[in-house]
Amino acid sequence: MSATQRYHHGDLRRALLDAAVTLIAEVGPAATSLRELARRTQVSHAAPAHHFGDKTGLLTAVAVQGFDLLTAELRATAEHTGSFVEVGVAYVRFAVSHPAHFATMFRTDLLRADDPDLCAAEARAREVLHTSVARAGVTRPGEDPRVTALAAWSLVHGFASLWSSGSVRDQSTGQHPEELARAVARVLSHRQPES
Amino acid sequence: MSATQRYHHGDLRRALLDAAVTLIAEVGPAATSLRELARRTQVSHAAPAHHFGDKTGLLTAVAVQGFDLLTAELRATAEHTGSFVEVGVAYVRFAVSHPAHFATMFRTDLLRADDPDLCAAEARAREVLHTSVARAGVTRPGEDPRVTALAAWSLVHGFASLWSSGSVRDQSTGQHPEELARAVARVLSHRQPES
DNA sequence: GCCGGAATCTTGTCAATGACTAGATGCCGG
DNA sequence: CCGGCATCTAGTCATTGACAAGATTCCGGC
Repeated sequence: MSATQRYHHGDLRRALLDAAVTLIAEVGPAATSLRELARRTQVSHAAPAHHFGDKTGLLTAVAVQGFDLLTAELRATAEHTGSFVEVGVAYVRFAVSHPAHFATMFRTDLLRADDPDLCAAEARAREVLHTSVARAGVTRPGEDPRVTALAAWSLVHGFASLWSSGSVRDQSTGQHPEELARAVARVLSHRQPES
Repeated sequence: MSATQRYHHGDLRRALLDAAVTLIAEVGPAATSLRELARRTQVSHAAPAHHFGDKTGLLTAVAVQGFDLLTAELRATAEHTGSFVEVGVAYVRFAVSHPAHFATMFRTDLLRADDPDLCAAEARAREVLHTSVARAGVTRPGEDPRVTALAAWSLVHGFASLWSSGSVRDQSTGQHPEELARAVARVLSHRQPES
């Protein structure tokens, strides 16, 4: 019996998650349907519900995976470059290279916002950003470090959101998103270019 | 015959739009249903489709209204205070005080992204932001003014998005969103407090 | 080896929804 | 006053999410 036809799939949860990311990238998180997902994975229409409970559960799982991927990307960049600007660029790079995940991660109306795994994954990503800002020393005397970190997060998150929604592309300076994001991030970074 | 029972409603489009904003505020744009909307407005289940075509059309109309409201708020603040920081705060204030509109305006997967009215309304809002940044003189020598404006837009949009998604509230400094937004906006504004 | 419980997956079903069609109603200009 | 037309209703169909019940397979204990 071939692997695709046996009763027990073996790793259906992962297969569904992968197919979900593809589907979300095509039609967006809202229009993603559990039944289309099942169809593409060649399983019955109720199989996804068994693994994720409901649609909210599926998207929450995608969001958790997204936060984990983001954390890894940010952490690697922070350790490799030590640059706050580059961590910000990495945030944008993640959003551009994982559009389905990014489009899902902050849609609180489609997610189980109180899911423990989701909260933990989000906290880990936030932690990396905060330490990155703290070590960069961009906080000025008298400035609340939390406010500085929030400003940095807002800047890169806003750019990533606007880029993802297509609001930036049409009027952009013609640069690639990473280069444009770097220029934008430098505006905040004491307004001095980091070598 | 009472106004609510006559065949021709008189101003059904506006009534539907108002009800839609309320409904979106309760369940989010994705879960907003044309039929529930019709039920609340006491009309048949197909009436909304006549005015807006389909669900996408309804949400697009809400988004257009949102951009117009945003433009008015930004313009009033720009003329009244002349402060770039305050215009940014006004952006956040709009997002907080009109959560349904803000939650809809950038959901490109739920909108008619190529709708002429939508594009025009968005362009008007962007125009106000750009001129506000240009007049504030926050652009440093050698800095592309478009990049400065984009950074400012990203900052306030990111903060508004994170606040709306609840990512900021739990770890915030306990301030009201406007005050927190002002502190965040000041980080970008030459890093010097205005006034 | 095998047996029973549990996890996995399927089939069947129901209400709700979006979209479409045809038709009813009331307004407005000539 | 009448005819066209915008407005709104009623009916219908495919799709979807959610649930219930049952079939299949895996796994640990004996």
